[in-house]
Amino acid sequence: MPTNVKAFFARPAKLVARDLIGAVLTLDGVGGEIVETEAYAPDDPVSHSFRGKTARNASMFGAPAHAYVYRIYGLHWCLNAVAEPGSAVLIRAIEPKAGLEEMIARRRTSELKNLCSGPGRLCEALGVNRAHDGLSLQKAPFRLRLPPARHDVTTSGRIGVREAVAAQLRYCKAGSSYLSRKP
DNA sequence: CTACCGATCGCCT
DNA sequence: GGCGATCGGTAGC
Repeated sequence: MPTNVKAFFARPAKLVARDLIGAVLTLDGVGGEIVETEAYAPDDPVSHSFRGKTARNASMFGAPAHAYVYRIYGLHWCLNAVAEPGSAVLIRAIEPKAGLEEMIARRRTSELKNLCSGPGRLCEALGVNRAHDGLSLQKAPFRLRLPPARHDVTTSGRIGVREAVAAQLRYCKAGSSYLSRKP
């Protein structure tokens, strides 16, 4: 597992998705440990990058280790980490560690297990929106600490995609109680 | 141009 | 288990 951040992200999405489990991500000091991810590659029909570069998905074709943020269902935001060109890792769940009061206020719930247990929820808790699309995850207001070693991970089919359900492209921290759904 | 529906969530029954 | 909210990409006329 590369220790250099740029080398870490400039790899296929599935490798980055697996190795991001256990990383600590914060936005303005609010965040925690990544416990659930999904991989999206350019040759994947359900990936936003499948049909080439557009205004919306431009960040997906930009530099690795940057954010790709988009709106889903007209009301929620989703945060991705860009991997090799045209590839991204959807951050699906975080175990809250820092800035709990701020998260609770934004999410209007004090249930720790549900603060960041889903891509839309964690964006609301951390305050992620369109303004963060294209920003480096290594620079303020973001901060990212890669895991010191690879964690025990369980895989499953991705959530909310009808095609390619057999592909095991969802990665969860084994035994975590902060996931969006049990694997 | 219009129609459809998605990498979702929260509240309803 | 079902449904509405509400934006924007894509396909099809």
